[in-house]
Amino acid sequence: MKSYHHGNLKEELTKYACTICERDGYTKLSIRSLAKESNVSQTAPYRHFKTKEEVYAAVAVEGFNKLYKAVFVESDKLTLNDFIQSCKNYIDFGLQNANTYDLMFGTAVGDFSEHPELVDTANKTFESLVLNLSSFLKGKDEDILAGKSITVWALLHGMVGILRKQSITDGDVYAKEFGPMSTTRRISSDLPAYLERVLTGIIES
Amino acid sequence: MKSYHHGNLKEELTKYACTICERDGYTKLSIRSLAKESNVSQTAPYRHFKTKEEVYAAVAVEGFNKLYKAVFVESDKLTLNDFIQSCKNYIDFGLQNANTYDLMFGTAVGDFSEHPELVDTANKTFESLVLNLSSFLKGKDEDILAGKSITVWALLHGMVGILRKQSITDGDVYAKEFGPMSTTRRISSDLPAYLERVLTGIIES
DNA sequence: CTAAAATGTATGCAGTGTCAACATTATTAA
DNA sequence: TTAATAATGTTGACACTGCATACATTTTAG
Repeated sequence: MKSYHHGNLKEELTKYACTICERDGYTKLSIRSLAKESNVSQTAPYRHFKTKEEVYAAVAVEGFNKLYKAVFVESDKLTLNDFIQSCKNYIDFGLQNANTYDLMFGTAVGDFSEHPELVDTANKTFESLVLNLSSFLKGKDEDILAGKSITVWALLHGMVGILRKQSITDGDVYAKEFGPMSTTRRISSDLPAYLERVLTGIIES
Repeated sequence: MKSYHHGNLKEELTKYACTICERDGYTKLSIRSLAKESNVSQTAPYRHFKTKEEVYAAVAVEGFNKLYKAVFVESDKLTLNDFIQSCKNYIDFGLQNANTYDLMFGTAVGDFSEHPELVDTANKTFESLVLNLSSFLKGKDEDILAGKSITVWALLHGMVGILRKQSITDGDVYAKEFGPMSTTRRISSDLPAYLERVLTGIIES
């Protein structure tokens, strides 16, 4: 005896959308399969999402929330190790949720500003990173803090992209020059050490 | 009087695919529209591309070639300014070809290793960056050079992603703390200066 | 010159996003 | 309480998609 109204459809659709986007990549997601999974008619999702892009935006919001939790550090006086751990968590998130990360930062959602909740959660994540960094740079100029925040984030964001496409940095020529074990593999085998080197370089420069 | 065989179909399809992928994003590309544009039957493209992903791979190859040209510097003894210019060219490419860049580094092409030509062109691009950097680090250890190459690339790659999503770093809270003109906007208004600061920091650390 | 390989077409299937018209239920105002 | 309205669901349709199969034509190689 199922009722006409689902009662919880939007959350259920979002949840399943997250699963599919991560497992198969967002291009494989179909609104119809979403509907089928919730035992609901093919157009029912349109009562909750105007377009498919809005579904993507919802998935991206979940992603940013998860990333925020991974990056956030409670303490006011966090240690360097805390900070490095936070950065490592960022990269781990990107690697372990590769398809979702792609959805969050790629062109799937064309314009964030059309999805206010997405802007908010994304901002929150970045601000968390800024706050972490500012713990180490108390005396410094705000401009410097701001610039370094960008630099750190760019570095983390870039590392995610590169570590995911190791084949690019594992080329034959490169291997011949630097030996069989690629740099990226060495880096990812001891990410904290690499991060400590690079991040302290940025902080102290 | 059109002949049965097109004679040049693969290149024409690739060319148009590049145009569409960049203009509308790769999700908007359809093999049928590709065929229509070349005045050829709907399934003709399948004689040249086994799947749609192979079309994406072909577009990505063109993208990496273009990026390579933008990054490559001839001289053996390049100046710091040359290097900075090369890095700026990288970022500019990413910003001016945002959709193509997303195709190249996102999950559109799942596994590069299934597309050997793609691996080659991508490698070539990265190696060009390594060679540029090695000009400044002649005496240094190869491990250090390798690590710093990754760091530089990660930074550039990350900057592309971040500058494209300025809304993330332009949040209200952030603006309140650092003033109305966002850091990303200040950075992009004088990218060479920013790059000089950060890159010399990495080189000399 | 002929057989095979390359390249093209026609047709069809199962799936897609999204719209319009209609049905049912929940909510709110009188 | 009841009647109007908003929210949420269904049906059906349209134009489009990737791609498989079977067949046609042309080029190329032996």
